[in-house]
Amino acid sequence: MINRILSGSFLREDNVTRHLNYFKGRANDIRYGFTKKFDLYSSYDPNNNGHYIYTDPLDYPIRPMHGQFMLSGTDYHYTTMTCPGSSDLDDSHESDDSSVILDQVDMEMIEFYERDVEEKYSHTEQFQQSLNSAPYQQLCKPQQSNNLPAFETLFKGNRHSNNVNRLSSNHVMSDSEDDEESSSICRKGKRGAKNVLLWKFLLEELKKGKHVEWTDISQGTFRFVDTSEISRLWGNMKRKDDMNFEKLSRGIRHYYKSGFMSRQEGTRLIYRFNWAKVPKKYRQYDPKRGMTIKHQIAY
DNA sequence: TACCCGGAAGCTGC
DNA sequence: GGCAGCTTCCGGGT
Repeated sequence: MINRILSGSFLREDNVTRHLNYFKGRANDIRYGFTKKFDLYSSYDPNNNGHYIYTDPLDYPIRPMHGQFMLSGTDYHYTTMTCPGSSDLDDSHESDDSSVILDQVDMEMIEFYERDVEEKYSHTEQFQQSLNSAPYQQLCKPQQSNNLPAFETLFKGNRHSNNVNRLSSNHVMSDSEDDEESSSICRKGKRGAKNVLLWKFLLEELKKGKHVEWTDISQGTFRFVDTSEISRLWGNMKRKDDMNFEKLSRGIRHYYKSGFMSRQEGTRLIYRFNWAKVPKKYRQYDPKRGMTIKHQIAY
């Protein structure tokens, strides 16, 4: 299933307006014959029969590539069109890398996936070679003729910046714009911990529901399914090899004082987010409306 | 054994 | 140097 979660538009150098979508989902990769999870950016030319040109940030550091997304009935299919650096590279690949702007940029998610890729592949020869490859360097090169930020800038230079030009009036709220109910622990957030915060990590993992899962999302209660695995992942994010659940849970207990989180009495491994204190943009449940917030916008 | 608790000190980056 | 947000250690408890 593929969901568009962000969208925007931009004007290319040749004055063609492109619409941009940020997709997240799964797709069958015909190159390898398996279904892969992905996050990708696609530019969409509405006059081009629903064809999508995309760059996959997950693959980007390893295999800079472009592909084609096609709409067929209610399903999306994608095939690789060209892969810069590969032997079958031709001149037809179309790069929008130099002019990608989103009205909403989920840098945190991109950073998370980038880190994931780096952890998995950074030690490999292939990864190092791809970073030094001419095609990759070419892709990373800012294009002087374009006033818009380069793809590379978007992904590596502006991670924590709010200075990305936005072409839409819709924008992601900064922490300072969050509602006044949000606790100071959230509003202050950018010191000391590279903005890699435990509660954000937990909310991301709760979306996946693998090692930690909601027991009652309306109450904000969740349960640790696999304490050692969630601790290992948290340790990876913080680059702490000896992270364990004892330390992770101590981090959670620090949230007790502010009321941001608590533990469900009489239970083990069940904790609770206080939704009223979670910044709006991170909420997965709206306590005022009494409804679960869908982060994906069905296309 | 695994989880839970909170004080205290240390570390890190802004 | 001050501060936030942890991390690490600890002694104790369930």
